[in-house]
Amino acid sequence: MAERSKGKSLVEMLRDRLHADITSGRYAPGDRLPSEAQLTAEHGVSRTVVREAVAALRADGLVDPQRGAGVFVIEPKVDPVAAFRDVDTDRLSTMIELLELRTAVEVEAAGLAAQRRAPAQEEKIVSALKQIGQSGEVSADADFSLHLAIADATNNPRFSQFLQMLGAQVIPRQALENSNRKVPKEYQDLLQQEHEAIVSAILDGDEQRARDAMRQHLKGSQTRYRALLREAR
Amino acid sequence: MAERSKGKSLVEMLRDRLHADITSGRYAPGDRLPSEAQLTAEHGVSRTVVREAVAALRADGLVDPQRGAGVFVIEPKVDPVAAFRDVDTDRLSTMIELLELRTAVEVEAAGLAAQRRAPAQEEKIVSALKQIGQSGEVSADADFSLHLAIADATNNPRFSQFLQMLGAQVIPRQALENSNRKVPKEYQDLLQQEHEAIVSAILDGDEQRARDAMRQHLKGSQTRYRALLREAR
DNA sequence: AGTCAATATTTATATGATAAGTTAGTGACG
DNA sequence: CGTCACTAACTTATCATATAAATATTGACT
Repeated sequence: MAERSKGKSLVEMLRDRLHADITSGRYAPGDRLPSEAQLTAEHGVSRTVVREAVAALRADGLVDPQRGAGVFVIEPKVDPVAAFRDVDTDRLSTMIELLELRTAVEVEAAGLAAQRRAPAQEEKIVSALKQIGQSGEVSADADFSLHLAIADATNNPRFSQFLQMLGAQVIPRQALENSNRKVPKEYQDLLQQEHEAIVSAILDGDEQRARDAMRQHLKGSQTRYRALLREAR
Repeated sequence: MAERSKGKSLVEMLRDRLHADITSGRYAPGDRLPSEAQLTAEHGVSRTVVREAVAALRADGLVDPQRGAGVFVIEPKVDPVAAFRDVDTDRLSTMIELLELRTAVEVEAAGLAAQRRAPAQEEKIVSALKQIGQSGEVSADADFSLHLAIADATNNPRFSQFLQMLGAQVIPRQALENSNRKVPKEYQDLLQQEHEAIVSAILDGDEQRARDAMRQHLKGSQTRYRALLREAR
């Protein structure tokens, strides 16, 4: 077997290789994987390593070992949900795509929140807005809390679920971004003005203004990301 | 170890036990699992079995073995993505919630499609529209294909991904609904008119009209679901 | 008390052996 | 020639033992 690269164990390396071989189609669904003996010979590792790698693939639901017969590649069941689990957040283009999808949902959320908000939800929105202002710097956490509070005020739990789903992917990167580069003061003020415009429209119950304000806010974020994209080139 | 129950292998049994011990809190996050030697003694299995069970847990992201130190239970990370995997599509209220979320995304998709569509994508949209008309009855499949073609025309793959994610949940129910109850002819015509309005706006590149048409179309679906909700009460 | 080296513990990997299940071929028998 | 039973080869499952490598612990020494 090729030399052990970085910290990866032999099991991990073999697992990754087989995983790649399966997803790449070298081993198609229904196919039988080479036997343990063949795999040990082919990759130059012990059966222990082969067996643990296969055990991992099995846990992932990619293969189905059958005693006496062999290890068979499972028919991959389509799971579009999983597509959102492993997005490559290191690619700015991905981030922009997700931000665009977020825009769709959040613009609608702002509109619905303006129509349906309950007093307690108004309070949470206002409190989240204040929190952002207080901390001096616009922290990604506080920002996300405001967006989440607005999604909550739609009284449709799917909106906040969706936001949390994407947020789990997006936030880490944002946090990193914000810690690495100093955000100019004027940006912070602009962001806060945008936030206030959104909240004010929602509190007024002005659906259209809430949508517009949210759209403008997220379009601004998109612009900033695109600037990063140019810069990184 | 207790007798092998049904078809389960020893590895599976141990894996399930440890999984239960972790989720039940017997082994809390940060804790170290008993060593391989202890586990072999405690469960009466060989090291092979112990190691493969741990390998499976590791693949599941539940534990993190550290050479020389031990196997540690991982801090469970929340996974909001999973929330969309198991939605109760039997509840009409859930369906309406999802439809509302879908509205957010699809309205935006229609708008973006009007702006960005490529000729090949136009063709696919038109072909999908024709397909619906041909089949006499409005099949859920053909309907979904049209919506997917529009999402594709945004040139942002996340939109179609999202739709497929929800569609996998929503479609089965719709198909059932449509097969069980005869949809009146006038409904079918109305639906097709709505479809044509959306497509025509997209082909014209009229962003605003595309958004409005899509919103009206989905609002109609919502209304129909709400009628079902009242009826079922 | 603090440092450092010897020692013990633990996971990672390799190797050999046995059990048990599956598959394919082989040959006897009709 | 066709069919069926049996066997041989192959494959995964499990056990056992050994060595390497990384970490934790202990104890001596300053």
